[in-house]
Amino acid sequence: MIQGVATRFERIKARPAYELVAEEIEGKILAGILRPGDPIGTESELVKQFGVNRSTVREGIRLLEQSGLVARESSRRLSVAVPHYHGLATRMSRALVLQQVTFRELFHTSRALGPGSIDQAIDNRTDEDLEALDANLARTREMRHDARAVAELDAEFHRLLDGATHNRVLLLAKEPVNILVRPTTAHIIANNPSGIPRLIEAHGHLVDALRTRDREKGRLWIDRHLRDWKAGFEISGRDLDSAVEAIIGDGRGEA
Amino acid sequence: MIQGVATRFERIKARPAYELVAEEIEGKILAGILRPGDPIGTESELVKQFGVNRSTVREGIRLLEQSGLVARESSRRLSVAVPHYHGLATRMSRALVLQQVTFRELFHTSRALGPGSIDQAIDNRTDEDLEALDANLARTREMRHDARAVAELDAEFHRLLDGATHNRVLLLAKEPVNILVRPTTAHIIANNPSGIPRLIEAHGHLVDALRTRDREKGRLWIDRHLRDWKAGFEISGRDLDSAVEAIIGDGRGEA
DNA sequence: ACCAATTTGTCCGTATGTATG
DNA sequence: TCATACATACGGACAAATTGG
Repeated sequence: MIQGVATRFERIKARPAYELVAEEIEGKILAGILRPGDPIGTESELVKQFGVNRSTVREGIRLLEQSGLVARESSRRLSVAVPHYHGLATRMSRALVLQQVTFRELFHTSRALGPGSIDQAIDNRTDEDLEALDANLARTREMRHDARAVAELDAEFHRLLDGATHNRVLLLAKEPVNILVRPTTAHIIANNPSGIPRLIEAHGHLVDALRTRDREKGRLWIDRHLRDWKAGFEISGRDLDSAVEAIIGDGRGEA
Repeated sequence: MIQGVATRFERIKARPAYELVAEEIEGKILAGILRPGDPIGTESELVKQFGVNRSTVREGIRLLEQSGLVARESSRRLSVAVPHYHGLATRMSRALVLQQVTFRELFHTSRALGPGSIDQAIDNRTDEDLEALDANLARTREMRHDARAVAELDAEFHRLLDGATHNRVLLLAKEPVNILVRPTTAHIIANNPSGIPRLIEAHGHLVDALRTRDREKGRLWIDRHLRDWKAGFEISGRDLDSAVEAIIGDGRGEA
């Protein structure tokens, strides 16, 4: 292919106007000119400012809406929002499911994240965190014969444990993983309720480790807990290298 | 508040039609009825199927477009896509920046993720991974007097290191963190080039740990490397509890 | 390489239900 | 209570780009 010197041009960008609209507003938000809580102008205002049609503005707003940068407040009025974990994490989890990641990958990631996050929970936990964990533990003991309830309480337990790190970055990194872990765990518990006592024992020791700020103990029990999780998966007869298929909400729900 | 028995109704949900359109298509994708690569029907087709106006269909499609479930192929034609890491991770990082997470949170998260991911890299690395790392290392040594180049090569080094885990879940969990780490590191290196020899030394030992599959050594040097990173940040005179403010691309770029 | 049909991007005008003052 | 403003949704239209012969 013979190309003259003249081909050194920037690729011309005929981007749709609705993308440009979204990008413009996004830029203002990321630059801090528009701050969380600030109202986005009305559609008519934006129409005037950008000099494009109403429909075009609306399409642009849809993009921002989905990215979480703007959200409906009380009414239908749109304002700048701080994208919330859950929606983003849900989308990431979906991406993983669509990529057919394996249980093995999920397990090793949980394993990699375990010690570090229990350390931080031990360092940063508050008395309120302990209370919540104690309450969860008590409730789990009560419901130990109800596999469904135990699964839900286990999910809550680990949410509380992660929350005790008081580290938003860590929380966000773990959340997509947790979303995949949850349904798998529920399946394991339902399939093999005989593991519930061990689960409760592990939870108890973990809370204890947080209470006494005992890192050794924390790491020990999180490791056992994860091993049990893997063992439970294997007992349920599934292949470690089978794709994780989770039932995941759409992250759009209000709650 | 006296409430009659008749108040036990579900809250009625008048969701906009464009959301319903998006949800419907999303459901088909998640259920596997529409598979990656499949073209979304043309707008006119969707208009007929859903019985709504074309503008409404288009707004719905914008939501899917931003969520990454559909993407433009070569042309403007939209087809089902597997949401790509980078775009999602970028959005997550943005969320963290908007939440004004601190360097301290970022550091402790990196610290929590470090040992586990180096372990996995050691277990799963291939000879190709080693080659790429060697090449990166050689190049870094060459460019050791150019702080900018070193910063970029350092970013690439850690990308390669993470890639060597061959664990997509771990990769996705780390990516939002890495996006925040990168500009911070660049700043540190630019501010204090005297740390470059230590950085190169650490990289060398890490590659060595991967080559010999030496976990002890890997953990040791990733720990040192992270400590140096934190020390560099402190030397640059910034507060550990100051918010991370990163220059982040919009994740919409092509390439 | 050309043409015809299709499809997307954009625009205009209008109607309707609802929230705010 | 009423009036106004606004978001949602609809219909039709046209130019430019893409597709497929």
